[in-house]
Amino acid sequence: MLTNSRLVHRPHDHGRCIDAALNRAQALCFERKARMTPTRESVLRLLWQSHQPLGAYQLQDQLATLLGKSIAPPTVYRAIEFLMDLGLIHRIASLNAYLGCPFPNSEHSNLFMICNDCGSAAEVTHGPLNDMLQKVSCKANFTLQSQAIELFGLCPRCSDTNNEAQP
Amino acid sequence: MLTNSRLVHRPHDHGRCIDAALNRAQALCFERKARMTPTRESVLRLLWQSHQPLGAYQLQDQLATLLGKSIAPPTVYRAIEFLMDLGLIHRIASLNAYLGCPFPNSEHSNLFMICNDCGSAAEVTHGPLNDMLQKVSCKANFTLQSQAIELFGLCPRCSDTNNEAQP
DNA sequence: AACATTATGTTATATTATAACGTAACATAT
DNA sequence: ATATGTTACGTTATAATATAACATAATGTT
Repeated sequence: MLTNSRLVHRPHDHGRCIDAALNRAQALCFERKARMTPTRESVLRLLWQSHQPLGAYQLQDQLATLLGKSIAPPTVYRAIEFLMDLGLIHRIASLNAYLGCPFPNSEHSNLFMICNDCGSAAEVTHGPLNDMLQKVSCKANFTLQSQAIELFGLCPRCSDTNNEAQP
Repeated sequence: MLTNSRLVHRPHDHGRCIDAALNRAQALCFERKARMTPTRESVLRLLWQSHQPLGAYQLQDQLATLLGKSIAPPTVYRAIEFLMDLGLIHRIASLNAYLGCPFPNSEHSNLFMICNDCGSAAEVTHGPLNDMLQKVSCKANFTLQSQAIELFGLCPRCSDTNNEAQP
C-alpha cells in the first residue's frame, strides 16, 4: 500500500516535503518539455504548504500575497490545469479543492482519506483495491477508465484525540 | 452485488421504475413522518425520468415547465436536501449532479459507474469492496465515516457500440 | 531579427449554491 | 374553530466556483 498517510498525520520536516515535491515537478517538466513558470511553481508550493486541500480562491488570495500583486481567477485555474495535466496535483471533487500529489510517477488509484475534523487529506494507492474495482466493473460490463474515490472520516491524529475525550 | 446496472443500461419499462421509486419514497416518508409535497415529488420524479444525473439548474428548468410557474434556486435546493436526507437521491460530486437512488433502504457504498459517452449512471453496492475500504482505512488508522466513489468509463451499451466500431 | 508558440493579463460572465427574511400551509391542542 | 407552533415555500440578493474571449507579453526557433 503506497500512501503518504504517516507524513500527513504526523509532525515531520515539512520543508523537505515541499522541496521534494518541487524537485519531482522540475524533473517531470524537463522530461515533458513543459515550463515550470514562477506562477505555476508558486501554486504548487502553496498546495504543498500544508497537507490540506485548498480551494481555487484560497489559492488566489495566497498567490496574490506571495507575488505581491493582484491575481485574477483565470491565472489560478490555468496553473491548476497545467499541474493537473502533469499529475502533480489532484482535484478533490467533494471539496472543490486541490492538493499536491505525493507520488506523481505512480499509477494513481486516486483514493483520498479526508479528515472531517482537521481537513487534512492523505492519498493512497492500493493494488488490491484497484484490482477489485476493475473486477466489479467487469462484472457489470463497465469499461473502467478513471475513478475518484474520496473517503471521509477521522485521520489517525483526530481519531486519537476523539477517543481520549471519551469517558 | 446489488446494482441497478442492468436496468440502467437496457431498455425496460421505465414507467415502472419511476412508480416503484415514488412508492418507496412515499413509504419512507410515512415511516419517518416526513411530508412528500408536490414540489419534492416532482423533483424526485424528474430525477427518475432518466438514469442520467441532473444538475440543479436543469432540475430548475424542468420543474418550472412541469409546474407551469417560475421556480427559484432555493426551492430546488431545498427539495434536493430533503430527498438526500432521506437517502432517496444522491449527489455525484464530480458532476455537480443528482440522481435517484435505486435502493434507498440498503446501506450505501455510494459507488457509481458513470458513462463518459451517454452520461448514464448506475449505482452499485458491493459488500467485499466495502470490506476492503474498511480494511484499508484501518490499516492507515483512519476512521471511515462516509465515502464517495465515482467510476468513469463506458457503460455496457456504449462499450459494445465502441467495440463494434473497431475494424 | 522575424516568426511561431506558449504563457499571462484583463474583462466579463457562466455555473453552482446559499443566506436572509417574509409568507403560506399544515398540524395539534385547547 | 381558532390560536399557536412548526414546517414548507416564495423572493431577493449574493456567495462561491469556474470559464470564455480577446489582448499583451515572454519564450523558443529559425
